[in-house]
Amino acid sequence: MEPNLTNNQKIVLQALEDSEQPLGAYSILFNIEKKGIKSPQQVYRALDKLIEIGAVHKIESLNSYIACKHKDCKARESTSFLICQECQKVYEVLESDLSDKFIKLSQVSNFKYSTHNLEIFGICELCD
Amino acid sequence: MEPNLTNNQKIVLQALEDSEQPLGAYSILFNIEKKGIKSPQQVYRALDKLIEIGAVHKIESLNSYIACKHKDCKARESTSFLICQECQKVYEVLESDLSDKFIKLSQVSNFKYSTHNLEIFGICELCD
DNA sequence: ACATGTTACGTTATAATATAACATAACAGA
DNA sequence: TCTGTTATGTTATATTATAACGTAACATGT
Repeated sequence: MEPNLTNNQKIVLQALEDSEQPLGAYSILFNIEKKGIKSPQQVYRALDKLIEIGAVHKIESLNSYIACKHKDCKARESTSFLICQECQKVYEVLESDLSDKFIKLSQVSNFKYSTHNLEIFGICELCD
Repeated sequence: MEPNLTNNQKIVLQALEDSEQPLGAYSILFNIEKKGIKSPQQVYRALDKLIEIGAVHKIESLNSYIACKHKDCKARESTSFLICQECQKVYEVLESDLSDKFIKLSQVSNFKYSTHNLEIFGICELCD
């Protein structure tokens, strides 16, 4: 499925998969120190790779990272999330026509769409 | 127009208005040191207030700030931007129906929309 | 087997972004 | 004048992210 991950990459990915909420890089580091990861660099390098292959996404406004729950996620650069302000859980939105909407929205300003980052905040079903 | 701004707030706002691109807090600080602003705190405090009143918006994925060009901007928490990857200029999108779209999008997941942050990257008219 | 390129790793240091904490000043309203 | 609130100045520190260096692991072509 995934390209072969290195040991460090697996460890970082696992830490994110084990978490209900997005984690900051230093939280990840703290969680996996017992597995031999000792420096921020190791975490950030793993994150870079995981993001590149779409296994992890960054939530910009939280400076945090989540494991993507979708097989073979297409989202490399463009991402859309629902973020619960109560429980902090993040739900990725895959609406395939979102990009289309943003392309059209961009065209109004003669702007050539490339990628986007959408973060919607609110209250999720479980917390409501 | 604006509520009365303090001196520091005016200085920070002016620095942002004078810039074509979004500025980081420390860029702002560097730019206004000659005006007596000496610490990050002073900048961040002014930014907090300016953001609160809608005179400044933060571009999350750039950790940068822009002066809002609109009179009496409604955008306090929800913002939408077109960001040119070539010239770094930022165009704020005011499409009033954007929130409506996101409300509907949220409802699909039984998610109660509160605010959003949309950052669209691409190439602007001038750079194309 | 060996040279080579590429990718990952480990480590130390540092940059860049943001906030905490504390003491003081300025000012409006009772 | 007292008091509460907001803004200020300042020092220190927390948090997030990269730079820079040397080494190791590994695949590939010869």
